[in-house]
Amino acid sequence: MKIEHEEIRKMFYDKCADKRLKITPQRSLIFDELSKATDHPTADAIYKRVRKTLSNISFDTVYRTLLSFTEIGIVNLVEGTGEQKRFEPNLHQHHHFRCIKCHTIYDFENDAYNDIAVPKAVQKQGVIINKRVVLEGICSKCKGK
Amino acid sequence: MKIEHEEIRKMFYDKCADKRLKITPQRSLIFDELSKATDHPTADAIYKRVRKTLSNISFDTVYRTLLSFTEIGIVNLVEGTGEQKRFEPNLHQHHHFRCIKCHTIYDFENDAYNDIAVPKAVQKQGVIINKRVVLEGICSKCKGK
DNA sequence: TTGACAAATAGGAATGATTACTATATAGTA
DNA sequence: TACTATATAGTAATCATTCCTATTTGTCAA
Ligand SMILES: [Mn+2]
Ligand SMILES: [Mn+2]
Ligand SMILES: [Zn+2]
Ligand SMILES: [Zn+2]
Repeated sequence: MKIEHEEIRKMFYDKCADKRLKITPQRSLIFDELSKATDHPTADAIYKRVRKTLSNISFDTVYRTLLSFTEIGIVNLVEGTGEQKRFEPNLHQHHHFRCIKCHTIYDFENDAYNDIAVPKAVQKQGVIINKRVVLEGICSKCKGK
Repeated sequence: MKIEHEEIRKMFYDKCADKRLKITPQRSLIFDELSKATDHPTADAIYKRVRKTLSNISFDTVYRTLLSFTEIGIVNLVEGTGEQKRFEPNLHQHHHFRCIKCHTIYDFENDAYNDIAVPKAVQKQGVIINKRVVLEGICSKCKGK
């Protein structure tokens, strides 16, 4: 996975150059820390990790940097996180199309999706209560700016 | 869908009786408002709606009631909402198993899931950028209390 | 290599969502 | 009807996120 890592680091430099983002020690460190992470960290988790190296880095810098990385596509946001709690009165099995611009969630039904099998590896990791396909994208309303 | 609605209202009374939740005008109204909703409302959205009927209901009551409805299974929470932003450095297509107790998100890969087709109806609603299967449940760690 | 300057940073304050607190009111029931 | 555990309104506290500002720094053109 060394090549992979160099690739993504190159992407980091390229994207930063593209978007006129300066390569600072803070950004570089946050990028490295993210690359190591496998736990879908929160901003606060990353903050705690990078402080071991740069003890006076500010939380705001970490947070802002993570958001700018999200904007230039070096990382993604996990679906739904960072939004207010949203309540789901529709108890039938169904699926979601989420607009990443306006955060509208559209329900849809699909038998094929209902029937997907839970992989054995996942069955071992816990008990599944709910299966859902989440499609993310940009809805028609937001498409027209 | 009238029968359906009576069914779910009966479930509301039954579950409330089960769990010793009193049927108050506030809960009843919030239940009715939820039943009508198709937009995955936030607590604040429900608060605005119910105030038209009960003008001095408090936000806290609405919020608390929605959470208690979630606990007794009358409504669900939309996946991920209400959590801190979580960053996803893994840019390969993959899927998630989320523990609803500890909120750990486990990645897994699955070719069959990668290959699911986007329904035509959804294609019309917008541009899909990301397809992901989200399995929710309780992980092994949380299973043992 | 140097100087100018737009961009980025640290530190802290403001905002907004969520949760906690408490005195009063009320649903359920004997 | 009267009792009592619950629920409520109103408000305060907490926590994540975003904003502000004085200062520092990376980049680039000379
Ligand atoms: Mn839904
Ligand atoms: Mn993931
Ligand atoms: Zn949209
Ligand atoms: Zn768990």
